[in-house]
Amino acid sequence: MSESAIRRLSLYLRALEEMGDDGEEIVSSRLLAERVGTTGPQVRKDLSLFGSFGTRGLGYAVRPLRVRLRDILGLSRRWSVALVGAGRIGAALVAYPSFRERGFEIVTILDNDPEKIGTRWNGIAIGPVERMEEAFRRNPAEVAILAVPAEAAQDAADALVRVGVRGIMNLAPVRLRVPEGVAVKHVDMAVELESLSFALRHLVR
Amino acid sequence: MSESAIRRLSLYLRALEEMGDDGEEIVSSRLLAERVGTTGPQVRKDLSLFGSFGTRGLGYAVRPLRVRLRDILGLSRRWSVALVGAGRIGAALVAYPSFRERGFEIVTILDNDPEKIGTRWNGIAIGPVERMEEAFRRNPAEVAILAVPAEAAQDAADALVRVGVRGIMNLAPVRLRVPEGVAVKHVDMAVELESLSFALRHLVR
DNA sequence: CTTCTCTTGTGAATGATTTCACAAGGATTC
DNA sequence: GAATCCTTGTGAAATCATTCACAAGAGAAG
Ligand SMILES: NC(=O)c1ccc[n+]([C@@H]2O[C@H](COP(=O)([O-])OP(=O)(O)OC[C@H]3O[C@@H](n4cnc5c(N)ncnc54)[C@H](O)[C@@H]3O)[C@@H](O)[C@H]2O)c1
Ligand SMILES: NC(=O)c1ccc[n+]([C@@H]2O[C@H](COP(=O)([O-])OP(=O)(O)OC[C@H]3O[C@@H](n4cnc5c(N)ncnc54)[C@H](O)[C@@H]3O)[C@@H](O)[C@H]2O)c1
Repeated sequence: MSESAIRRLSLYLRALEEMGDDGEEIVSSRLLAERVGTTGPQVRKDLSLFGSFGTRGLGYAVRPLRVRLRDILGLSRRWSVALVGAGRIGAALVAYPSFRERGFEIVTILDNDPEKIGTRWNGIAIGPVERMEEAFRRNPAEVAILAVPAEAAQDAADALVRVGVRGIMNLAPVRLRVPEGVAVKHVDMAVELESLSFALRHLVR
Repeated sequence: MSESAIRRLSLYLRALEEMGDDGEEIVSSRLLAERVGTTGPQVRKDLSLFGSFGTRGLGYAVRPLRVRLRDILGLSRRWSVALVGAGRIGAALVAYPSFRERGFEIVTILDNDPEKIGTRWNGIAIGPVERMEEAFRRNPAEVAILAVPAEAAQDAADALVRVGVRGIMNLAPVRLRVPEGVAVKHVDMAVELESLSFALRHLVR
Protein backbone atom coordinates (compact mmCIF):
# COMPACT_ATOMS: atom_id res chain seq x y z
CA MET A 1 0.00 0.00 0.00
CA SER A 2 2.26 2.67 -1.30
CA GLU A 3 2.38 6.30 -0.38
CA SER A 4 1.59 7.22 -3.96
CA ALA A 5 -1.50 5.02 -3.98
CA ILE A 6 -2.77 6.87 -0.92
CA ARG A 7 -2.18 10.23 -2.52
CA ARG A 8 -4.14 9.09 -5.53
CA LEU A 9 -7.03 8.04 -3.32
CA SER A 10 -7.10 11.57 -2.07
CA LEU A 11 -7.30 12.82 -5.64
CA TYR A 12 -10.04 10.35 -6.51
CA LEU A 13 -12.00 11.59 -3.54
CA ARG A 14 -11.62 15.17 -4.64
CA ALA A 15 -12.76 14.30 -8.15
CA LEU A 16 -15.77 12.45 -6.75
CA GLU A 17 -16.68 15.40 -4.59
CA GLU A 18 -16.58 17.70 -7.56
CA MET A 19 -18.67 15.30 -9.58
CA GLY A 20 -21.38 14.71 -7.03
CA ASP A 21 -22.40 18.29 -7.45
CA ASP A 22 -22.79 17.75 -11.18
CA GLY A 23 -25.34 15.02 -10.45
CA GLU A 24 -23.32 12.14 -11.89
CA GLU A 25 -24.52 8.90 -10.39
CA ILE A 26 -21.99 6.45 -11.73
CA VAL A 27 -18.41 6.78 -12.80
CA SER A 28 -16.10 4.35 -14.56
CA SER A 29 -12.50 3.82 -13.58
CA ARG A 30 -11.60 5.26 -16.97
CA LEU A 31 -13.43 8.51 -16.35
CA LEU A 32 -12.14 8.89 -12.82
CA ALA A 33 -8.64 8.23 -14.08
CA GLU A 34 -8.98 10.95 -16.66
CA ARG A 35 -10.03 13.44 -14.02
CA VAL A 36 -6.96 12.87 -11.91
CA GLY A 37 -4.45 12.15 -14.66
CA THR A 38 -3.90 8.45 -14.37
CA THR A 39 -5.17 5.25 -16.01
CA GLY A 40 -8.20 3.04 -15.54
CA PRO A 41 -6.24 -0.01 -14.40
CA GLN A 42 -4.37 2.14 -11.89
CA VAL A 43 -7.63 3.35 -10.39
CA ARG A 44 -8.95 -0.18 -10.14
CA LYS A 45 -5.75 -1.49 -8.57
CA ASP A 46 -5.72 1.31 -6.06
CA LEU A 47 -9.31 0.74 -5.05
CA SER A 48 -8.95 -3.02 -4.99
CA LEU A 49 -6.34 -2.63 -2.25
CA PHE A 50 -9.22 -1.85 0.06
CA GLY A 51 -12.05 -3.97 -1.27
CA SER A 52 -14.31 -4.05 -4.27
CA PHE A 53 -16.72 -1.22 -4.53
CA GLY A 54 -17.76 -1.27 -8.16
CA THR A 55 -20.25 -3.16 -10.23
CA ARG A 56 -18.93 -4.98 -13.25
CA GLY A 57 -20.25 -3.74 -16.52
CA LEU A 58 -21.29 -0.48 -14.91
CA GLY A 59 -18.71 1.32 -12.82
CA TYR A 60 -18.64 2.86 -9.38
CA ALA A 61 -21.57 4.58 -7.73
CA VAL A 62 -20.31 8.05 -6.94
CA ARG A 63 -21.77 8.66 -3.53
CA PRO A 64 -20.98 5.31 -1.90
CA LEU A 65 -17.45 5.35 -3.25
CA ARG A 66 -17.00 8.82 -1.86
CA VAL A 67 -18.12 7.65 1.55
CA ARG A 68 -15.88 4.63 1.34
CA LEU A 69 -12.85 6.70 0.36
CA ARG A 70 -13.44 9.16 3.16
CA ASP A 71 -13.53 6.24 5.47
CA ILE A 72 -10.36 4.68 4.11
CA LEU A 73 -8.50 7.97 4.36
CA GLY A 74 -9.64 8.53 7.91
CA LEU A 75 -11.72 11.54 6.92
CA SER A 76 -15.00 10.43 8.41
CA ARG A 77 -13.92 12.14 11.61
CA ARG A 78 -12.68 15.63 12.30
CA TRP A 79 -9.04 16.32 12.99
CA SER A 80 -7.88 19.06 15.29
CA VAL A 81 -4.85 20.92 14.03
CA ALA A 82 -2.30 23.08 15.79
CA LEU A 83 -0.50 25.72 13.79
CA VAL A 84 2.98 26.58 15.02
CA GLY A 85 4.38 29.72 13.46
CA ALA A 86 1.97 32.55 12.84
CA GLY A 87 3.91 34.14 10.02
CA ARG A 88 2.99 34.86 6.45
CA ILE A 89 2.40 31.31 5.39
CA GLY A 90 0.62 30.56 8.63
CA ALA A 91 -1.68 33.50 8.01
CA ALA A 92 -2.61 32.17 4.58
CA LEU A 93 -3.35 28.74 6.00
CA VAL A 94 -5.51 30.03 8.84
CA ALA A 95 -7.54 32.15 6.45
CA TYR A 96 -7.95 29.26 4.03
CA PRO A 97 -11.41 27.74 4.49
CA SER A 98 -10.91 24.48 2.58
CA PHE A 99 -9.02 22.64 5.26
CA ARG A 100 -11.84 23.07 7.71
CA GLU A 101 -14.35 22.07 5.06
CA ARG A 102 -12.41 18.89 4.52
CA GLY A 103 -12.29 18.05 8.23
CA PHE A 104 -9.10 19.71 9.45
CA GLU A 105 -9.83 22.37 12.00
CA ILE A 106 -7.16 24.68 13.31
CA VAL A 107 -7.83 24.90 17.03
CA THR A 108 -4.56 26.27 18.34
CA ILE A 109 -2.08 28.83 17.01
CA LEU A 110 1.30 29.29 18.65
CA ASP A 111 4.14 31.70 18.02
CA ASN A 112 7.09 33.12 19.92
CA ASP A 113 6.78 36.74 18.84
CA PRO A 114 5.46 38.85 21.75
CA GLU A 115 3.91 41.22 19.22
CA LYS A 116 1.74 38.45 17.86
CA ILE A 117 0.87 36.63 21.04
CA GLY A 118 -2.61 37.53 22.19
CA THR A 119 -3.87 38.77 18.84
CA ARG A 120 -6.75 36.83 17.32
CA TRP A 121 -6.77 35.13 13.98
CA ASN A 122 -10.05 33.79 12.80
CA GLY A 123 -11.32 33.90 16.38
CA ILE A 124 -8.33 32.05 17.79
CA ALA A 125 -5.96 33.81 20.16
CA ILE A 126 -2.31 33.23 19.30
CA GLY A 127 -0.63 31.62 22.27
CA PRO A 128 3.02 31.59 23.36
CA VAL A 129 4.83 28.58 22.01
CA GLU A 130 6.58 28.08 25.37
CA ARG A 131 3.20 27.21 26.83
CA MET A 132 2.42 24.55 24.28
CA GLU A 133 1.49 22.00 26.87
CA GLU A 134 -1.08 24.27 28.46
CA ALA A 135 -2.48 25.20 25.07
CA PHE A 136 -2.85 21.52 24.22
CA ARG A 137 -4.61 20.79 27.49
CA ARG A 138 -7.20 23.36 26.52
CA ASN A 139 -7.31 22.46 22.82
CA PRO A 140 -5.69 19.15 22.02
CA ALA A 141 -4.67 18.44 18.45
CA GLU A 142 -3.59 15.25 16.74
CA VAL A 143 -2.02 17.01 13.80
CA ALA A 144 0.23 20.04 13.52
CA ILE A 145 1.20 22.39 10.75
CA LEU A 146 4.72 23.63 11.22
CA ALA A 147 5.42 27.03 9.68
CA VAL A 148 8.34 28.44 11.64
CA PRO A 149 11.74 29.43 10.27
CA ALA A 150 14.01 26.52 9.40
CA GLU A 151 16.27 27.01 12.43
CA ALA A 152 13.34 26.67 14.81
CA ALA A 153 11.64 23.75 13.12
CA GLN A 154 13.33 20.80 14.80
CA ASP A 155 12.83 22.16 18.31
CA ALA A 156 9.22 22.94 17.59
CA ALA A 157 8.71 19.45 16.19
CA ASP A 158 10.24 17.91 19.29
CA ALA A 159 7.91 19.92 21.47
CA LEU A 160 4.92 18.92 19.37
CA VAL A 161 5.81 15.27 19.69
CA ARG A 162 6.16 15.71 23.43
CA VAL A 163 2.62 17.02 23.74
CA GLY A 164 1.24 14.12 21.73
CA VAL A 165 1.05 15.22 18.12
CA ARG A 166 1.17 12.19 15.81
CA GLY A 167 1.30 13.89 12.42
CA ILE A 168 3.12 16.98 11.20
CA MET A 169 2.83 18.83 7.93
CA ASN A 170 6.12 20.67 7.72
CA LEU A 171 6.58 23.76 5.58
CA ALA A 172 10.07 24.61 6.73
CA PRO A 173 12.91 23.57 4.45
CA VAL A 174 14.48 21.05 6.83
CA ARG A 175 14.20 17.32 7.24
CA LEU A 176 12.63 16.70 10.64
CA ARG A 177 13.76 13.85 12.85
CA VAL A 178 10.82 12.37 14.70
CA PRO A 179 10.37 9.16 16.65
CA GLU A 180 8.69 6.06 15.19
CA GLY A 181 4.97 6.40 15.04
CA VAL A 182 4.96 10.07 14.16
CA ALA A 183 4.18 10.85 10.54
CA VAL A 184 5.72 13.80 8.74
CA LYS A 185 4.74 15.23 5.38
CA HIS A 186 7.06 17.76 3.92
CA VAL A 187 5.77 20.50 1.64
CA ASP A 188 8.85 21.87 -0.03
CA MET A 189 8.27 24.54 -2.61
CA ALA A 190 11.96 25.15 -3.18
CA VAL A 191 12.31 21.54 -4.25
CA GLU A 192 9.35 21.93 -6.58
CA LEU A 193 10.81 25.02 -8.18
CA GLU A 194 14.17 23.38 -8.53
CA SER A 195 12.74 20.35 -10.19
CA LEU A 196 10.98 22.72 -12.61
CA SER A 197 14.32 24.34 -13.20
CA PHE A 198 15.80 20.95 -13.95
CA ALA A 199 13.05 20.17 -16.43
CA LEU A 200 13.53 23.49 -18.22
CA ARG A 201 17.27 23.79 -18.02
CA HIS A 202 17.88 22.98 -21.67
CA LEU A 203 14.60 24.08 -23.13
CA VAL A 204 14.63 27.73 -22.34
CA ARG A 205 16.73 30.58 -23.71
CA MET B 1 16.53 9.64 -14.27
CA SER B 2 13.54 9.62 -12.03
CA GLU B 3 11.63 12.54 -10.64
CA SER B 4 12.51 11.40 -7.13
CA ALA B 5 16.21 11.33 -7.94
CA ILE B 6 15.98 14.95 -9.07
CA ARG B 7 14.19 15.97 -5.90
CA ARG B 8 16.93 14.34 -3.88
CA LEU B 9 19.57 16.27 -5.80
CA SER B 10 17.80 19.39 -4.67
CA LEU B 11 18.00 18.21 -1.07
CA TYR B 12 21.67 17.31 -1.42
CA LEU B 13 22.33 20.78 -2.72
CA ARG B 14 20.53 22.34 0.20
CA ALA B 15 22.51 20.22 2.64
CA LEU B 16 25.76 21.19 0.94
CA GLU B 17 24.84 24.84 1.12
CA GLU B 18 24.19 24.57 4.82
CA MET B 19 27.46 22.76 5.29
CA GLY B 20 29.67 25.11 3.33
CA ASP B 21 29.00 27.74 5.92
CA ASP B 22 30.19 25.36 8.62
CA GLY B 23 33.55 25.15 6.86
CA GLU B 24 33.35 21.44 6.01
CA GLU B 25 35.64 20.70 3.12
CA ILE B 26 34.78 17.12 2.31
CA VAL B 27 31.67 15.07 2.78
CA SER B 28 31.05 11.35 2.36
CA SER B 29 27.98 9.91 0.71
CA ARG B 30 27.10 8.45 4.09
CA LEU B 31 27.11 11.83 5.81
CA LEU B 32 25.23 13.58 3.05
CA ALA B 33 22.68 10.78 3.07
CA GLU B 34 22.16 11.22 6.78
CA ARG B 35 21.48 14.91 6.35
CA VAL B 36 18.72 14.37 3.86
CA GLY B 37 17.32 11.13 5.18
CA THR B 38 18.46 8.58 2.68
CA THR B 39 21.32 6.07 2.28
CA GLY B 40 24.89 6.28 1.07
CA PRO B 41 24.39 4.02 -1.94
CA GLN B 42 21.37 6.08 -2.93
CA VAL B 43 23.42 9.27 -2.89
CA ARG B 44 26.14 7.67 -4.97
CA LYS B 45 23.67 6.26 -7.47
CA ASP B 46 21.95 9.60 -7.81
CA LEU B 47 25.20 11.46 -8.38
CA SER B 48 26.57 8.83 -10.70
CA LEU B 49 23.66 9.49 -13.05
CA PHE B 50 25.45 12.71 -13.96
CA GLY B 51 29.10 11.82 -13.71
CA SER B 52 31.61 11.02 -11.02
CA PHE B 53 32.49 13.87 -8.76
CA GLY B 54 34.03 12.16 -5.74
CA THR B 55 37.43 10.83 -4.83
CA ARG B 56 37.58 7.22 -3.71
CA GLY B 57 38.69 6.74 -0.18
CA LEU B 58 37.84 10.34 0.63
CA GLY B 59 34.44 11.55 -0.37
CA TYR B 60 33.10 14.59 -2.20
CA ALA B 61 34.60 18.05 -2.02
CA VAL B 62 31.77 20.25 -0.80
CA ARG B 63 32.21 23.35 -2.90
CA PRO B 64 32.78 21.71 -6.29
CA LEU B 65 29.90 19.32 -5.75
CA ARG B 66 27.69 22.25 -4.87
CA VAL B 67 28.65 23.99 -8.09
CA ARG B 68 28.09 20.82 -10.08
CA LEU B 69 24.66 20.23 -8.54
CA ARG B 70 23.59 23.79 -9.22
CA ASP B 71 24.61 23.25 -12.77
CA ILE B 72 22.79 19.95 -13.12
CA LEU B 73 19.63 21.41 -11.66
CA GLY B 74 19.75 24.41 -13.96
CA LEU B 75 20.37 26.79 -11.06
CA SER B 76 23.50 28.44 -12.36
CA ARG B 77 21.24 30.95 -14.07
CA ARG B 78 18.45 33.11 -12.75
CA TRP B 79 14.84 32.30 -13.49
CA SER B 80 12.18 34.94 -13.88
CA VAL B 81 8.90 34.03 -12.29
CA ALA B 82 5.40 35.35 -12.81
CA LEU B 83 2.92 35.09 -9.97
CA VAL B 84 -0.70 34.79 -11.01
CA GLY B 85 -3.12 35.31 -8.13
CA ALA B 86 -2.22 37.95 -5.60
CA GLY B 87 -4.17 36.42 -2.74
CA ARG B 88 -3.11 35.24 0.66
CA ILE B 89 -0.80 32.51 -0.49
CA GLY B 90 0.57 34.75 -3.21
CA ALA B 91 1.33 37.39 -0.61
CA ALA B 92 3.30 34.92 1.47
CA LEU B 93 5.30 33.82 -1.56
CA VAL B 94 6.13 37.34 -2.69
CA ALA B 95 7.32 38.26 0.77
CA TYR B 96 9.41 35.11 1.06
CA PRO B 97 13.04 35.96 0.36
CA SER B 98 14.42 32.44 -0.14
CA PHE B 99 13.17 31.93 -3.66
CA ARG B 100 15.04 34.96 -4.87
CA GLU B 101 18.12 33.89 -2.96
CA ARG B 102 17.99 30.55 -4.72
CA GLY B 103 17.65 32.14 -8.15
CA PHE B 104 13.91 32.47 -8.67
CA GLU B 105 12.91 36.08 -9.00
CA ILE B 106 9.28 37.16 -9.13
CA VAL B 107 9.18 39.82 -11.83
CA THR B 108 5.47 40.00 -12.59
CA ILE B 109 2.36 39.78 -10.43
CA LEU B 110 -1.08 39.50 -11.99
CA ASP B 111 -4.57 39.43 -10.53
CA ASN B 112 -8.11 40.13 -11.68
CA ASP B 113 -9.32 42.06 -8.66
CA PRO B 114 -9.60 45.78 -9.48
CA GLU B 115 -8.93 46.58 -5.84
CA LYS B 116 -5.55 44.93 -6.04
CA ILE B 117 -4.46 45.98 -9.49
CA GLY B 118 -2.02 48.87 -9.31
CA THR B 119 -0.95 48.29 -5.72
CA ARG B 120 2.70 47.43 -5.22
CA TRP B 121 4.05 44.34 -3.55
CA ASN B 122 7.72 44.25 -2.88
CA GLY B 123 8.17 47.02 -5.43
CA ILE B 124 6.20 45.24 -8.14
CA ALA B 125 2.93 46.73 -9.36
CA ILE B 126 0.16 44.16 -9.60
CA GLY B 127 -1.06 44.06 -13.19
CA PRO B 128 -4.40 43.02 -14.65
CA VAL B 129 -4.39 39.38 -15.65
CA GLU B 130 -6.22 40.24 -18.89
CA ARG B 131 -3.11 42.07 -20.01
CA MET B 132 -0.81 39.18 -19.41
CA GLU B 133 0.76 39.42 -22.82
CA GLU B 134 1.69 43.05 -22.32
CA ALA B 135 3.05 42.30 -18.85
CA PHE B 136 5.20 39.53 -20.29
CA ARG B 137 6.54 41.76 -23.02
CA ARG B 138 7.77 44.11 -20.34
CA ASN B 139 8.90 41.36 -17.92
CA PRO B 140 9.12 37.96 -19.52
CA ALA B 141 9.14 34.92 -17.27
CA GLU B 142 9.96 31.30 -17.97
CA VAL B 143 8.25 30.02 -14.87
CA ALA B 144 4.94 30.83 -13.22
CA ILE B 145 3.48 30.30 -9.80
CA LEU B 146 -0.25 29.80 -10.01
CA ALA B 147 -2.17 30.82 -6.90
CA VAL B 148 -5.68 31.56 -8.10
CA PRO B 149 -8.89 29.86 -6.99
CA ALA B 150 -9.39 26.37 -8.38
CA GLU B 151 -12.08 27.44 -10.86
CA ALA B 152 -9.76 29.97 -12.47
CA ALA B 153 -6.65 27.82 -12.57
CA GLN B 154 -7.05 26.06 -15.91
CA ASP B 155 -7.81 29.26 -17.80
CA ALA B 156 -4.90 31.01 -16.18
CA ALA B 157 -2.62 28.11 -17.04
CA ASP B 158 -3.76 28.21 -20.67
CA ALA B 159 -3.00 31.91 -20.82
CA LEU B 160 0.42 31.38 -19.27
CA VAL B 161 1.26 28.73 -21.81
CA ARG B 162 0.15 31.07 -24.58
CA VAL B 163 2.59 33.75 -23.47
CA GLY B 164 5.44 31.26 -23.37
CA VAL B 165 5.69 29.96 -19.83
CA ARG B 166 7.36 26.54 -19.81
CA GLY B 167 7.01 25.60 -16.16
CA ILE B 168 4.21 26.11 -13.66
CA MET B 169 4.15 25.53 -9.94
CA ASN B 170 0.47 25.11 -9.22
CA LEU B 171 -1.00 25.69 -5.78
CA ALA B 172 -4.63 25.34 -6.75
CA PRO B 173 -6.25 21.99 -6.02
CA VAL B 174 -6.85 21.00 -9.64
CA ARG B 175 -4.94 18.90 -12.12
CA LEU B 176 -3.87 21.21 -14.94
CA ARG B 177 -3.90 20.10 -18.53
CA VAL B 178 -0.97 21.55 -20.40
CA PRO B 179 0.60 20.79 -23.76
CA GLU B 180 3.71 18.63 -24.15
CA GLY B 181 6.83 20.48 -23.23
CA VAL B 182 5.30 22.42 -20.37
CA ALA B 183 6.20 21.15 -16.91
CA VAL B 184 3.80 21.35 -14.00
CA LYS B 185 4.55 20.76 -10.35
CA HIS B 186 1.60 20.51 -8.09
CA VAL B 187 1.83 21.57 -4.46
CA ASP B 188 -1.20 20.08 -2.83
CA MET B 189 -1.49 20.60 0.88
CA ALA B 190 -4.89 18.97 1.08
CA VAL B 191 -3.38 15.76 -0.25
CA GLU B 192 -0.59 16.03 2.31
CA LEU B 193 -3.03 16.46 5.16
CA GLU B 194 -5.17 13.61 3.93
CA SER B 195 -2.25 11.27 3.69
CA LEU B 196 -1.41 12.24 7.27
CA SER B 197 -4.98 11.43 8.16
CA PHE B 198 -4.59 8.05 6.51
CA ALA B 199 -1.43 7.34 8.47
CA LEU B 200 -3.08 8.26 11.76
CA ARG B 201 -6.54 6.87 11.17
CA HIS B 202 -6.11 3.90 13.47
CA LEU B 203 -3.49 5.28 15.81
CA VAL B 204 -5.34 8.16 17.33
CA ARG B 205 -8.28 8.25 19.72
C1' DC C 1 57.75 1.98 -2.95
C1' DT C 2 54.52 -0.97 -0.72
C1' DT C 3 50.83 -1.72 2.20
C1' DC C 4 46.75 -0.43 4.33
C1' DT C 5 42.60 2.09 4.82
C1' DC C 6 38.77 4.08 3.24
C1' DT C 7 35.05 5.45 0.20
C1' DT C 8 33.60 5.87 -4.48
C1' DG C 9 31.32 4.09 -8.71
C1' DT C 10 28.60 0.53 -10.60
C1' DG C 11 26.65 -4.00 -12.32
C1' DA C 12 23.65 -7.28 -10.43
C1' DA C 13 19.91 -8.50 -7.29
C1' DT C 14 16.08 -7.32 -5.02
C1' DG C 15 11.91 -4.97 -4.23
C1' DA C 16 8.10 -1.95 -5.46
C1' DT C 17 4.90 -0.06 -8.59
C1' DT C 18 2.57 0.14 -12.81
C1' DT C 19 0.72 -1.86 -16.82
C1' DC C 20 -1.47 -5.51 -19.14
C1' DA C 21 -4.76 -8.92 -20.39
C1' DC C 22 -8.58 -11.31 -19.54
C1' DA C 23 -11.93 -14.07 -16.85
C1' DA C 24 -15.77 -12.99 -13.95
C1' DG C 25 -20.04 -11.32 -13.54
C1' DG C 26 -23.72 -7.67 -13.03
C1' DA C 27 -27.07 -5.00 -16.07
C1' DT C 28 -29.73 -4.47 -20.11
C1' DT C 29 -32.00 -5.91 -24.23
C1' DC C 30 -34.75 -8.72 -26.93
C1' DG D 1 -34.48 -16.21 -19.59
C1' DA D 2 -30.85 -16.34 -22.86
C1' DA D 3 -27.63 -13.52 -25.20
C1' DT D 4 -25.01 -9.44 -25.34
C1' DC D 5 -22.60 -5.67 -23.60
C1' DC D 6 -19.70 -3.55 -20.68
C1' DT D 7 -16.56 -2.65 -16.92
C1' DT D 8 -14.72 -4.50 -12.80
C1' DG D 9 -11.24 -7.16 -10.14
C1' DT D 10 -6.92 -9.41 -10.29
C1' DG D 11 -2.98 -12.52 -11.24
C1' DA D 12 1.01 -12.20 -14.25
C1' DA D 13 4.36 -9.46 -16.79
C1' DA D 14 6.90 -5.51 -17.41
C1' DT D 15 8.93 -1.56 -15.88
C1' DC D 16 11.04 1.34 -12.63
C1' DA D 17 13.62 2.37 -8.30
C1' DT D 18 16.38 1.05 -4.50
C1' DT D 19 19.64 -1.76 -2.21
C1' DC D 20 23.58 -4.56 -2.14
C1' DA D 21 28.21 -6.10 -2.73
C1' DC D 22 32.46 -5.46 -4.22
C1' DA D 23 36.25 -4.17 -7.41
C1' DA D 24 38.63 0.01 -8.38
C1' DG D 25 41.41 3.42 -6.97
C1' DA D 26 42.96 7.56 -4.28
C1' DG D 27 45.47 8.98 -0.27
C1' DA D 28 48.05 8.14 4.09
C1' DA D 29 51.38 5.77 6.65
C1' DG D 30 55.45 3.38 7.25
N1 LIG E 1 6.31 32.37 2.92
C1 LIG E 1 6.42 31.45 1.98
O1 LIG E 1 5.93 31.64 0.88
C2 LIG E 1 7.12 30.16 2.22
C3 LIG E 1 7.29 29.28 1.18
C4 LIG E 1 7.92 28.05 1.39
C5 LIG E 1 8.37 27.75 2.65
N2 LIG E 1 8.21 28.61 3.64
C6 LIG E 1 8.71 28.23 4.97
O2 LIG E 1 7.67 28.31 5.91
C7 LIG E 1 8.19 28.76 7.15
C8 LIG E 1 7.47 30.02 7.54
O3 LIG E 1 7.65 30.98 6.55
P1 LIG E 1 7.01 32.42 6.65
O4 LIG E 1 7.26 33.10 5.36
O5 LIG E 1 5.62 32.32 7.14
O6 LIG E 1 7.97 33.08 7.74
P2 LIG E 1 7.63 34.26 8.75
O7 LIG E 1 8.92 34.76 9.23
O8 LIG E 1 6.64 35.17 8.15
O9 LIG E 1 6.89 33.50 9.93
C9 LIG E 1 7.53 32.68 10.84
C10 LIG E 1 6.76 32.82 12.15
O10 LIG E 1 7.30 31.89 13.08
C11 LIG E 1 7.46 32.55 14.31
N3 LIG E 1 8.50 31.85 15.06
C12 LIG E 1 9.84 31.97 14.97
N4 LIG E 1 10.45 31.11 15.80
C13 LIG E 1 9.46 30.44 16.45
C14 LIG E 1 9.46 29.42 17.42
N5 LIG E 1 10.58 28.91 17.90
N6 LIG E 1 8.27 28.96 17.84
C15 LIG E 1 7.13 29.46 17.35
N7 LIG E 1 7.07 30.43 16.42
C16 LIG E 1 8.23 30.89 15.97
C17 LIG E 1 7.81 33.97 13.98
O11 LIG E 1 7.48 34.82 15.07
C18 LIG E 1 6.91 34.19 12.77
O12 LIG E 1 5.63 34.64 13.16
C19 LIG E 1 9.67 28.97 6.94
O13 LIG E 1 10.37 27.83 7.36
C20 LIG E 1 9.79 29.14 5.47
O14 LIG E 1 11.04 28.71 5.01
C21 LIG E 1 7.58 29.81 3.47
N1 LIG F 1 -4.34 29.94 1.45
C1 LIG F 1 -3.85 28.73 1.64
O1 LIG F 1 -3.33 28.44 2.69
C2 LIG F 1 -3.90 27.71 0.57
C3 LIG F 1 -3.48 26.42 0.86
C4 LIG F 1 -3.50 25.45 -0.13
C5 LIG F 1 -3.96 25.77 -1.37
N2 LIG F 1 -4.36 27.01 -1.64
C6 LIG F 1 -4.83 27.31 -2.99
O2 LIG F 1 -4.14 28.40 -3.51
C7 LIG F 1 -4.98 29.19 -4.33
C8 LIG F 1 -4.99 30.60 -3.79
O3 LIG F 1 -5.42 30.56 -2.46
P1 LIG F 1 -5.55 31.87 -1.59
O4 LIG F 1 -5.87 31.44 -0.22
O5 LIG F 1 -4.39 32.74 -1.82
O6 LIG F 1 -6.86 32.51 -2.22
P2 LIG F 1 -7.29 34.06 -2.27
O7 LIG F 1 -8.72 34.07 -2.55
O8 LIG F 1 -6.74 34.76 -1.09
O9 LIG F 1 -6.48 34.57 -3.52
C9 LIG F 1 -6.81 34.28 -4.83
C10 LIG F 1 -6.42 35.49 -5.66
O10 LIG F 1 -6.62 35.17 -7.02
C11 LIG F 1 -7.27 36.27 -7.64
N3 LIG F 1 -7.97 35.75 -8.81
C12 LIG F 1 -9.17 35.17 -8.89
N4 LIG F 1 -9.45 34.82 -10.16
C13 LIG F 1 -8.39 35.20 -10.89
C14 LIG F 1 -8.07 35.11 -12.26
N5 LIG F 1 -8.90 34.53 -13.13
N6 LIG F 1 -6.89 35.59 -12.67
C15 LIG F 1 -6.03 36.16 -11.80
N7 LIG F 1 -6.27 36.27 -10.49
C16 LIG F 1 -7.44 35.79 -10.05
C17 LIG F 1 -8.15 36.86 -6.59
O11 LIG F 1 -8.42 38.22 -6.89
C18 LIG F 1 -7.26 36.72 -5.36
O12 LIG F 1 -6.42 37.82 -5.20
C19 LIG F 1 -6.34 28.54 -4.28
O13 LIG F 1 -6.49 27.70 -5.39
C20 LIG F 1 -6.28 27.71 -3.03
O14 LIG F 1 -7.11 26.59 -3.12
C21 LIG F 1 -4.35 28.00 -0.69
